[in-house]
Amino acid sequence: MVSCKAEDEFIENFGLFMESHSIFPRIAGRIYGYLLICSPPHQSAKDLVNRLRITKSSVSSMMRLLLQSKLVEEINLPGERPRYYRIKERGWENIFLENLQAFSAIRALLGEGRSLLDNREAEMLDRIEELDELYAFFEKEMPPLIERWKKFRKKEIKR
Amino acid sequence: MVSCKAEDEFIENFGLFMESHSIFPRIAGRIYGYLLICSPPHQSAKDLVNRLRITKSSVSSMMRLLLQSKLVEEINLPGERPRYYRIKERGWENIFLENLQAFSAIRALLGEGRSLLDNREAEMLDRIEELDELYAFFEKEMPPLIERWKKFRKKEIKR
DNA sequence: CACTAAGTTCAGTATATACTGAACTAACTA
DNA sequence: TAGTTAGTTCAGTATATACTGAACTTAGTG
Repeated sequence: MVSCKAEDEFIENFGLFMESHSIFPRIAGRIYGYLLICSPPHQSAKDLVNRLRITKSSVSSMMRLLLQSKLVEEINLPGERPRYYRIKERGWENIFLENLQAFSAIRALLGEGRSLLDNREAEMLDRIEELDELYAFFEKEMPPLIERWKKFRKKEIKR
Repeated sequence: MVSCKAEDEFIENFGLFMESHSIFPRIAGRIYGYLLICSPPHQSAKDLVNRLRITKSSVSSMMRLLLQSKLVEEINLPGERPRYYRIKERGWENIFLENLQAFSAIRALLGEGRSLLDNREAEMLDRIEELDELYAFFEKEMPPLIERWKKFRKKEIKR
């Protein structure tokens, strides 16, 4: 339950970052930030309550978010009753991958819009096709990018 | 001011998509969706009020958002008083590019966190370095990706 | 100038969400 | 079994934001 100013600042900034990018509520961001730097890397709900000065109901609901999005995982320590929480490996990586689905979703939508403009002069189509091409490009480029990432990651692990 | 069911549906779905991905409020999304498929491609505030059944104050405030984010632009037609609005070229492309700044922001933050863990065993650093590497990878890969996009776009224009 | 249309601002309403505190349930321990 | 700890749920509060309607400002037109 030791706290220090630099840590507090990091935790707070992390929470603010997550909130301002509307990724997660502030408290969820603070929990995640703390789990990135705490020792040991696993902490109980009670630890979080004490360290972050938040209520246990906040921990409960925010932790549900973090667990659902698979950024944090639960562990049990033998002989200890409380659950512990820690950063889950590859959390963000997996979220990135899942988000690629949004590309196909918006392209499907744009296809609907495109069909409303059938039999129009080409100029009428430009605005919607420009957007569709952007997403088509990403759909094409993302899989190889991911492959490069996987190689990159393996190299880093060996290091 | 002609409206049809398929159009309405597209407009509504576009608004819902924008809202659910918390990109823009629903009405801003509906305006943008309509501007993607309307003819002519430019519409006045009054047109939008009539077509989309929203108030002119909504148009005013949501249009401010769309103009600020440079997804929509104003034009004036000679001899006509009202301003017209239309989809701005490269709008999303530019937003993507600007968002790359977030990568450096979070890496700076992670650097702060990393320094809090100095003089710890390597295992303690894994969780934060894994995340930093993900962003480092994107920072490295994004510029060439953008270059490929620029080439791709030019090819499409020639087509 | 008076009149009309274009456009903004602002107060008010509705709605969603973050967070808390307290009550509750579930599970272990003496 | 009683007592303690872990954890969830839920009602209530605070806050932010979307959207509206009405009042206002600005600019053109007879």
